[in-house]
Amino acid sequence: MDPQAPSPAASASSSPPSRSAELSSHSHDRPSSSASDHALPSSSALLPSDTLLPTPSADSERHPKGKRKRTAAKDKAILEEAYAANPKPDKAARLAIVNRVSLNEKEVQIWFQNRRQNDRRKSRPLSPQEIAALQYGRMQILSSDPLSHNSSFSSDNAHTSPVQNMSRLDQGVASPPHSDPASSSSCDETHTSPCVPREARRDESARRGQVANSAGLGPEVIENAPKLSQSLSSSASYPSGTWNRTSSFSTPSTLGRRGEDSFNLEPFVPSSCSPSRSSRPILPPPSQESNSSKFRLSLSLEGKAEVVPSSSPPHPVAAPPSAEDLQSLGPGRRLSLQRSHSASSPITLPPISVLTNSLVSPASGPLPPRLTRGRSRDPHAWEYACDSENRDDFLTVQAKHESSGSAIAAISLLRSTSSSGSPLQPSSSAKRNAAASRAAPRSGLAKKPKLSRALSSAAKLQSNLSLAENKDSEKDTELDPRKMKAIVTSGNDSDKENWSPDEDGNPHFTFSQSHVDAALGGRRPLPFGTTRLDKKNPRRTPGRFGQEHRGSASLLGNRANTAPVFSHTPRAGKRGQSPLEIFEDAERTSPARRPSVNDEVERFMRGEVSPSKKGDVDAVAGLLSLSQGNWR
DNA sequence: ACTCTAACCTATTCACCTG
DNA sequence: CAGGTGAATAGGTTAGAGT
Repeated sequence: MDPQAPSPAASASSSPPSRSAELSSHSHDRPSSSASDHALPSSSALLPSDTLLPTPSADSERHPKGKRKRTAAKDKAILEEAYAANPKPDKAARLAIVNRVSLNEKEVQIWFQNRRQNDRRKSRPLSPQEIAALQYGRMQILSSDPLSHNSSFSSDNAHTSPVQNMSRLDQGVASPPHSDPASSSSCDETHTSPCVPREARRDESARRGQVANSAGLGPEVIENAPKLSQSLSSSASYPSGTWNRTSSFSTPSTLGRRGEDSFNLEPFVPSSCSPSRSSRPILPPPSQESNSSKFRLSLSLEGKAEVVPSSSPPHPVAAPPSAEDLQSLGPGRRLSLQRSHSASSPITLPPISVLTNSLVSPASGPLPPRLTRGRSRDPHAWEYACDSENRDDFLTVQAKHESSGSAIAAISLLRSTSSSGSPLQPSSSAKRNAAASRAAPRSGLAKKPKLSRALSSAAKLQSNLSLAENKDSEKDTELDPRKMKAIVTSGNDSDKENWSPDEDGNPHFTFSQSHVDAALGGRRPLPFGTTRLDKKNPRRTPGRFGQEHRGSASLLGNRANTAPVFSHTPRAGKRGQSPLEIFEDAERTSPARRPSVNDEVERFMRGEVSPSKKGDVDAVAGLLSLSQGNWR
């Protein structure tokens, strides 16, 4: 923001001539100071008590070449503060910060970089395997939980799967995905600007834990939760979020972690900023729950978990009779869909209200412009599409399996499977992000595949593609999966991060994207390599962004349709028929809503998943192979 | 049209810390 | 000691400025 007293002089100290080179050497200056810093109580006030690391860091600050110094607590506090104020300080701001800290500019820059990355990471989707693991379990549960998930939730645990505990856990903890920026979006803010004070958040998390306890969740459950979440990474909530916001649970690691985790917690509150959180879901004693169905968890639009009498009919819609519920529910579903919103742009999402408004209307009105821009940005989706073989069957089967499960379930499944099964995307990298970047076959390459300019210059592609797309959006999708990825991927976190409604003033993009994402399970598109079509720097983005998303409404609009495309295109008809049925939520029978609410989802499902689509998929695969050949 | 530069991003590595 | 976290690096991309 206001570069705090951008003192040019300050720069002197920090502005290292050759920073990069300096960096390593620079560490030299710090150690002593930083060490001393620890001792400095002065800033301690600023420091979250927990942030103050036991001095060891001072020791650790050996600079000798390899050794890394830990940022002094004091500095850290300052940095955090600055980060909260402005996650992306410009040079002036950076210099100002440098002044206050014993770090040089480069280091500060790196710190911010890492910090942002960290935030993003936390809000990042689970790895496919993780998702799969969760979702399988969850799906079963979902099928049994009418309310909370829109899918029937029969508490009768006939099929109690081990995983159920998890889901239950989630519910119990019922913290909206911490990472869910969308929610935060409602706060208007970048996640950095907490709607709730960090402390509060922490308390919140603590509370949550208590809630869980009070809820009667077995201690084991609670304990497990952390493990689970941890293993899943902080983003663990993601998938769950996909299904229902309630399901997300804060990662204990986050909670427990010292320092900056506060951010994780923020997003929790979609409603955020509203005290609603206090009303966090308190689960009925396990006995009841298990028994069934006296109470169910319902997720409001706000992401607020509510306990609702389960007596309500299986249809989720019916269940929440209250106006609020209805409202929340409608969107709620979408919320699950929209979750991606949040996920998508931690920093700059339009107020949720904006999103919801457009969403809510569907029942009464025409479909919101939702997909206008949005072709599915989830690379997985496309990858999946490219992988014609197994998926169809698997998915189909699964979907059928999930008859009650809903499209969402199928989608999530899709997502989980796609990544794991897709040839394009080697399953698993244990690392959160790895999958994406490595998706491209590295076999031959030592380093990550250079999708390179061809891809990366998405802009170019876009322009080109867009032209083509205009003619035939579908084909566009088939042009080149990789390209598509690039394009699709545009929805990357970074992108969103940069998209502040303020800047482009165009919430739509986010919206559509998130929609798609949501459709995909609310997951943020995995970062695919670096090919970020939209990956723009916030600073730069605005203009271009505007072009792409706003100005080029025609282009993007078309493109946007590409993802869902299928539904719109003639094919839609053919695809649309059966598959839809399969994926439909049983609950969501309300005709009024159906067309609009999960429309995208359905479309998506048709396009991506529908078995009928094999032909297309194959074509895509072929193109893909060709393109790969060309590009390598 | 090209080249440079600055800024960012993602992915990754590696040292340090903690349980 | 394994795993998590943070600092730092490498490789890329993009936009703007300068030539």
